Order: sequence, then structure tokens, then C-alpha cells
Amino acid sequence: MTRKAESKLTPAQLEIMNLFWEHGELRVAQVRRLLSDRRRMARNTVQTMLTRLVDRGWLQSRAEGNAFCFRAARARKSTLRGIVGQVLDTAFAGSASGLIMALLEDRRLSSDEAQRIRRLIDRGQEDKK
Amino acid sequence: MTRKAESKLTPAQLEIMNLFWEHGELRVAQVRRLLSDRRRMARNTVQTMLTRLVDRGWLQSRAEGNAFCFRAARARKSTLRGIVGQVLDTAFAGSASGLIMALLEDRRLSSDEAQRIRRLIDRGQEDKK
DNA sequence: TATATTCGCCTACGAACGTAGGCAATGAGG
DNA sequence: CCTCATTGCCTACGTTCGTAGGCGAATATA
Repeated sequence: MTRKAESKLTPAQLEIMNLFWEHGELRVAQVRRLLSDRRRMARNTVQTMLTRLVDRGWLQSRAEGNAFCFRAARARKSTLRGIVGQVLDTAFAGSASGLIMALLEDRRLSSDEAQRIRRLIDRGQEDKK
Repeated sequence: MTRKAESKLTPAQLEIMNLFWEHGELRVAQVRRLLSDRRRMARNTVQTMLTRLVDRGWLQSRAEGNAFCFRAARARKSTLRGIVGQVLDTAFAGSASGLIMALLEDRRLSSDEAQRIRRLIDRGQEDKK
């Protein structure tokens, strides 16, 4: 069982990880271009962040020709689970309903989404994989 | 309208804020004592953190005799709402059901809690306010 | 071939965090 | 009056983050 170390991603790092989870393998320049839609930063800034993400096990890199290809080293699913779990414990003392209450307080759900959530709860109730 | 600045609390800071939301007004030594159950730190560490929380508008202070009393300057509710909203946007691209899915993936709900959540969803569905 | 672009790598820097030492004042106890 | 514990305040230090400059190698272009 590989220990996670759970080093916690900052918002900026998470934004980068999202790109990898969505696009798979990317090079520095590509990350920068994809990122530039909402956040402009120098090439070296992107490079530094990728290097640090590699250091902490969030990304893997692979040499291809003269450049490098990076890709996510951890699954999106388990990472998000970790993030939510952390918030749940530190901010809501483990109360899932407390968290969901806060969630519903400023976000109106579409009936579609409400339906989906209800199903999730029911499934989690009867059956535990 | 006092601007929130939404400076984001770190885990350690949140732990302290929780004490104030639970206990109301506290002095440095009291915070340290309450904190010592799970996290031992020097008096000056606590002092520094409180000072910084005051600087950033999370706490208010009031002189009482020779010492100071601190208390929360922002409501727990709106703070937690902000935290969840931030996670929702940065990690789940605004998808509430995505967040809840991650939540349910490693936390089994008690049927009690499931019931409560279902009620919250229904209420949010029909009626806003 | 000479020049410009792209990329990796090393280094830096200010801000924020968590941590804490040390000093001065004030109040309590002998 | 002298000593000790408590408190406020100022300062510091190592780390991480976000930001980036600059150098040198390789590649593309004129």
C-alpha cells in the first residue's frame, strides 16, 4: 500500500493538475498555453511548478527527444476524495451533512443534479461495495 | 459593505477559529490550553497566530485590564460557505454533485445523516430562502 | 553559417506560515 | 521591597509558494 504522504495541493497547483487529468500528457509550453486562458504566467513559472509537482509525486515526467512530457501520477478521483476529506475533517469536524448544508446554502442545485445526488445517497445507503 | 478579501484560512488557523466559534471570547492563554489537546505550541506561537488573524480581519480584539480578549470577527457559517465554495470551484469546476460524489466515496453515511441530507436537498429544491 | 526560438536547469526573491526567543511591564506573593 | 509568573510586543528563522531572470544547449530559420 503506497503511502500517499498527502502533501496537499495549493489552488494554483490544483489548476495545473486539472489540465493533466483532462488532457493526459503535456509539455511545459502546452501547459502554459492551456493555462493562459485564465492565468498568465512566465514559462519559467510553469516550469518551476511542474518540477515541484514532480518532486512531490503529483506528476511523472518522461524524456521525449530534447523535451519532457509530464503526466499525472495520481488519479483525479482519489485526489479529490482526499481534498474533500481534509475539508470535512478540518472545517466540519467530520460532519458530512454539515458540509453539504454549507454547499447548498449558496449554490442552487438544478433538479437534474438534485436527482443525481439523491441517487448517490440511496446507493451509498443500501450497499457498500 | 466591508470587503471580505477572502484571504483563506490555513488548517492551523482554521483550528484556532473553530475554538472561537465554539467558545466565544478567549485570551491567549486559554487558546493555548484549548489547543493543547491536539496540538502543543509555545505561547508566542499562539500569540503570533492570533495577531495575524486580527490583521487579516478574522478576529477582533478588546483590551480587558492588562490583557486582551479576542473573538471571531466573521460568522462561522459564511466562512464555511466560502471554504466549500472555493473547493467547489477550484477542484470540482462548480459541480456540486461531483463534490458530493467524492464525499460519499470514502465516508459511509449514517442513515440518520442520509435522511438529513435528503431533506436539505428537497428543501433547496422547492424553495429558496 | 549566422541568427532567433525553444527548452532544461539553476538561482533568486518577496510574502505567508508555523515556529519560537527575548525583553519590558504589570501584578501577586513572600 | 524583591522575586516570580503572566502578558504584550518585537524580532527572527526555516520552509513553501508564486513569481520569474538568466545561461547554455539544441533546433529551426534565414
